[in-house]
Amino acid sequence: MEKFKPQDIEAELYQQWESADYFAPSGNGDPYCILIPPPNVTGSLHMGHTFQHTLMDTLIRYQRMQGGKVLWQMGTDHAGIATQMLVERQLAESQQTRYDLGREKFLERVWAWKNESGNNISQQIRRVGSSLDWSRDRFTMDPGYAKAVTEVFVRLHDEGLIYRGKRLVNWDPVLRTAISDLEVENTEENGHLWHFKYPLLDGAKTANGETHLTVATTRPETMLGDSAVAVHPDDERYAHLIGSHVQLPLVDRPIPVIADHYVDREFGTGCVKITPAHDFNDNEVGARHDLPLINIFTDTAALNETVPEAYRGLDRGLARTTIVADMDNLGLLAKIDDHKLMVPRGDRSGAVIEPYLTDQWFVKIAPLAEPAIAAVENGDIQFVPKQYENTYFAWMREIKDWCISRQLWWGHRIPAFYDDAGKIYVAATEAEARRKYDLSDDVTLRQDDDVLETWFSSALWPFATLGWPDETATLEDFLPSSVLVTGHDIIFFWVARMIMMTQHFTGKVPFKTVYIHGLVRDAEGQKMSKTKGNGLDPLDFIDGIELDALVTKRTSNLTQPKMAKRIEQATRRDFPDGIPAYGCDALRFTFCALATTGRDVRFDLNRIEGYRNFCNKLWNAANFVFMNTEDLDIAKAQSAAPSIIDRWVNSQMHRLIQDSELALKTYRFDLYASSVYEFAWGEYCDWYLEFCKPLFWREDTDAETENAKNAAKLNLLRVLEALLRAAHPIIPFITETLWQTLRERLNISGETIMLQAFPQTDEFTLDAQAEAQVNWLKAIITGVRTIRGEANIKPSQAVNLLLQGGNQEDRERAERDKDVLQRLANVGDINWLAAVETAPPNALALVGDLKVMVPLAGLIDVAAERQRLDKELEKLTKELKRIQGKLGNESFVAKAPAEVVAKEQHKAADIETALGTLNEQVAQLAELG
RNA sequence: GGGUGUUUAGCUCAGUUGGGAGAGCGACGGCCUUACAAGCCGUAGGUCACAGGUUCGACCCCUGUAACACCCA
Repeated sequence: MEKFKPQDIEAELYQQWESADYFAPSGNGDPYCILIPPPNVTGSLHMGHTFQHTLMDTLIRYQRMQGGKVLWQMGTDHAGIATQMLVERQLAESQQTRYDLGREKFLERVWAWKNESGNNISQQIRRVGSSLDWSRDRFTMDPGYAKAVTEVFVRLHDEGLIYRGKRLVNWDPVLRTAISDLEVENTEENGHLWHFKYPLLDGAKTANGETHLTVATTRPETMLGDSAVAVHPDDERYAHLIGSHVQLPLVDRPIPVIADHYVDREFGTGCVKITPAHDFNDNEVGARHDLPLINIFTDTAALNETVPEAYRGLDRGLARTTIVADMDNLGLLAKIDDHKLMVPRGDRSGAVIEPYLTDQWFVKIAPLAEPAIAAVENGDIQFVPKQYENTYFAWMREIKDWCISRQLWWGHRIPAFYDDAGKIYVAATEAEARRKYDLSDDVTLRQDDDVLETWFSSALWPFATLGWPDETATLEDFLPSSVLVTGHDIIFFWVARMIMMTQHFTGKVPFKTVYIHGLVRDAEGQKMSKTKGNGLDPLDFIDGIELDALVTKRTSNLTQPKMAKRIEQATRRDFPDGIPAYGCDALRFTFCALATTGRDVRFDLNRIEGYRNFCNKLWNAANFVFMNTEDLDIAKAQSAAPSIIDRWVNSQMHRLIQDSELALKTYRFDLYASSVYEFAWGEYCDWYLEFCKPLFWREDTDAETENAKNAAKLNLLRVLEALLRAAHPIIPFITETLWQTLRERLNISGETIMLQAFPQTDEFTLDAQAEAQVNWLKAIITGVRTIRGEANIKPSQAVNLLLQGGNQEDRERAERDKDVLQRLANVGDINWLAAVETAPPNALALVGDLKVMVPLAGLIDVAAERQRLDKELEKLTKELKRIQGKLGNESFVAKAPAEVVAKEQHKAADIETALGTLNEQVAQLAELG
């Protein structure tokens, strides 16, 4: 067999699986379905995707092997803003804008891009082994999907749950569209607090005799749109001024002084300028006091025609400096303080977001939220881990109406039509609108220019992908889906909205469980980002990458080119030899092992290296098994009785299956991975294969030996085969490759491990007796090895063994497994001493009350051995003291359960025996001087 | 300001009704033993953040404190 080289098996194997159609639902069992969080068509696979896909694929492969009717459907979303920006950037290279092309031509360009490059991520997903049903691949702009989106819009509108209104929204003045408040990132930035004097009218004066009010603002340019100054109603400093007016400088407009509890008396001067058209809080104050909304900006955030002529057309930045200077010239600038403030920026454009008054479409969300909250409260939907339910509730209970229109071209165009008078008609098509509203042909209709935000269409994912609004069999089978696997960053964006929409339109919940996984970070716990240059491409772990190529990759196309040097240094420090090709299985194993209940997943190179080594170990173990079973006659072997060692490993396998099932049921991928790791390496390789060797190499050819060999070989194959099935969901490639050889050797029917049954506990018997025996064997071997290690006896040098004490069973065991003992600890002769005999000077290990002794005979340094014993004595004495303290405590004996007390008593007795033996040993060594 | 989470070995993390503190990596020592040096054998290392409380008994339950992280305002 060849050396383990993952890249030789992975890509090819995936193609075979896909072309054999193994990914489509095929089982007859219960339906099991996972919704893929649809990757963005413009995206490329990052570590987070790979992590998430590993978990989903592990669940999917497990369920498929359990015989379920399993669907994991592929799909991508059209990513309105991202895609449009990408194509606009391409246009910009030839000095064009989308307006130059016009809507229709521009959309053609977008589709052309999509058809050419939009499946990049699909190809990458294949590389990580995801067993998605590609035959049902859906795209949110597909005609069928679009039909569902339109249908939902029209129905919600007709039910009165969608309305059009002029509201303050988050406006991105660079992209010139509204964006959701979830797409706004608030970051603390250094700014200033400007203090402006607004002169009081009609001779009014403040308590300390001043003729003006001083307001503090972080956004001086908005003062042109002020419509009041607010103070706290209980603020004695200003109480007498409530109802009077100030003159708004520069604009020369009188505005009232109002009282509102919103004002923080401690902040600034306790006087707040109110700009209802350009601040969310001010907007609410304005509504309470019936203040006018004065919009002073254009859609690019320049000053519009409502402001004094001198300022018109100024960009908001320039407007700020101009206004501050003018106020200063008028003597109305009181002071400027440094101030830290939260600045809202669009997560796509990075532009400072402007609260902006525009006509938009909204979903009236409260009626939809109510049942969605109930579904989680009553357990129809469960979050894992559970604490995320609080996050969900907190958001849902304060949910605001959802602005769903976007001023973009790429997306689902809003199915609303306007006549010349601006009256709105909502229907799927213009013709439909005319029918529905009974409009004559001479009424001209114009369709709304805007599109729906991408999350509006993603919210329909659970049913729109399955054929809705048609009533399909797939919809019947796979809704509700079984589990949604996603990151906590997307609970509001997507999870909550899917729940609301799916319930409203199908009466069902979209999924029964929401499993929230952690976010992948680098080894230092930092978020991976292109800007920081600490991002990692999962494919580089699979295929490997040279250092220089990695540096180039990380430093090209940076938004901040000045970071390049630092990124290069860090990269050369962290990956001095580039990244070796670890293979997909190793990467997947790593992600499973890292999927603990925590919120962060630190991706550490040492881990993937370790799991690559694990794959190699498995590969070599299989190699060993194959070499030793070439000549096996299966029929003959089946009639031979399994040995106690076979029974032991079968028992361990039983436990592995049990543990794996529990771990998968509770989404503990880490525990599942470590069970597999521990069994494969710690039991199967370290012990079972070693136990088998002396038998295989025995030269006598009597029937009994032959039988024993055959039985062992068959069991070796059977356990390996089951192990591969148990591990397949995590490491599909290596298990499939090795399984193909086993399939021939064991005459298994079936073409692929993918569609074999996941191992069942009843395939392997739990066997306490066999476990006890092998534990005893291991204890003796380990005892001798420890003596060897501590005494520095070379492994090549055999030692003789003396056994004393123990019972009849110990003698039988020792006799039966003599060759195992001899090989695994490199023991020469084994002799028993009678209880009354005095042993020669020796190094001692205790297994229960059995003394395992290695005669010193010039091998062992007496002083070193004595030191070892002293250490052991000290440990046991301390332990005994602790237990005796417990047992001496009357209330412990009285109140603790009897079995706990009995256990402690046993422990104490055992330690006392051991101490006695060890003390004798010390005495004996002392005589040697 | 409100909320959530984290704090266990040098590092990364497990610890599932409260009853003997674990793993991987790293460190140290010894091995080219006929599957595997991407390996084998052995060893060391922890006041479970801190302070109280409940309990016969606390890494685990309760209260408080601190540090860090994230979410919301």
